[in-house]
Amino acid sequence: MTAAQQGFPERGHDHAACLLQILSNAEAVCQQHKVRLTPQRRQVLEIVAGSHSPLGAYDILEQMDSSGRRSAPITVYRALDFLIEQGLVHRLTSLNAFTACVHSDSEHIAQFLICRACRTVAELKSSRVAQTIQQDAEHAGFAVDQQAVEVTGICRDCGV
Amino acid sequence: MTAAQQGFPERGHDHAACLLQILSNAEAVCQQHKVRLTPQRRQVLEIVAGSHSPLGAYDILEQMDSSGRRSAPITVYRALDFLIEQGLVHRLTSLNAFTACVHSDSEHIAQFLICRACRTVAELKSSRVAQTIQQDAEHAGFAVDQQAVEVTGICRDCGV
DNA sequence: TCAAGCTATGTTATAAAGTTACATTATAGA
DNA sequence: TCTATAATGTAACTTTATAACATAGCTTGA
Repeated sequence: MTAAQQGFPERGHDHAACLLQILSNAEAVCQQHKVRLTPQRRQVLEIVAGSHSPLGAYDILEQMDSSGRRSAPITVYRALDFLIEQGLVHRLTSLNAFTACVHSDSEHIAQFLICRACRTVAELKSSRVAQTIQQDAEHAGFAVDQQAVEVTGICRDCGV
Repeated sequence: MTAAQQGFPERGHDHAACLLQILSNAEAVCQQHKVRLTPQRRQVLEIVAGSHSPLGAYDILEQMDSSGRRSAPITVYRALDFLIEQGLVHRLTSLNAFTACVHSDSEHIAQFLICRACRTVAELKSSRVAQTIQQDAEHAGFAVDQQAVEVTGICRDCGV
């Protein structure tokens, strides 16, 4: 487990390498899933992955505009839907924002730690949490198909 | 623990009694917190508690309109902010909707089971889940101050 | 009791987030 | 190369939420 893969990024970690890893993983995942990582989808992923704090759809749109021609919101949402479908991007419902997945296995259950000071988000990927939720829900007669766990607080770097 | 307090409501449970309980509890909580449960706030709580599926702010607004004079969205949001502050209403971020809290202790951590068939929501209130999240977050150097756990799936009644 | 300060509500406008519907273009397979 | 499907373009619009400022209502202490 490297810093790029779990928990909060280290101060001054190699962001460019981290981005490259995400992109090459995305290529692999799409090939495996037999779906197309088009230039537009790739660009959206690049933009999202380029930020450790989650971006809103309109933030992404703005960055697309500044790097070329004008797009419509739907363009971004379509690309995001695709990327989420492939497990390459996660949606943070509590923020109406999106963050790139930093894990290479596209089929996992993750939890998010959102620092309200620096706005950085870490993916927790605790199977203990996932299992506990699964069990307790089952016990209530509920068949789980999606878990959204978003935890707000203060990360190590911001907590003095 | 009664059916009204945890898990999915039983088919044909006494909704009126359930509503009364929520309202009288709200009175008590507000008195204890030395805050005012004004008619408007009470009305919003009544509307939210009157539905077992979560309501959007504009759904609430519509019901307020139909029962009197025209209100503005901000009115509903203000009342909701108050009720959430007092722990009487929860916000479901994944649905942009609101649901009345069915527990009498206004200071608990809850999880939500959202049935995608019948749209009913149950509050899980599993301290195991809350603790596991707390521990794993702590282990990542993260100081938790809010947990949002929203689980989507199929409830017992809908799952054949 | 009444005035000052706070709390709650009213009013209007606007921002932010997301979707619908339909047209056009690109790509992959037969 | 033709055709079916997938992806993107374009425009309008809906839904969700907030900002800014005005008014009204409580409450508390001189």
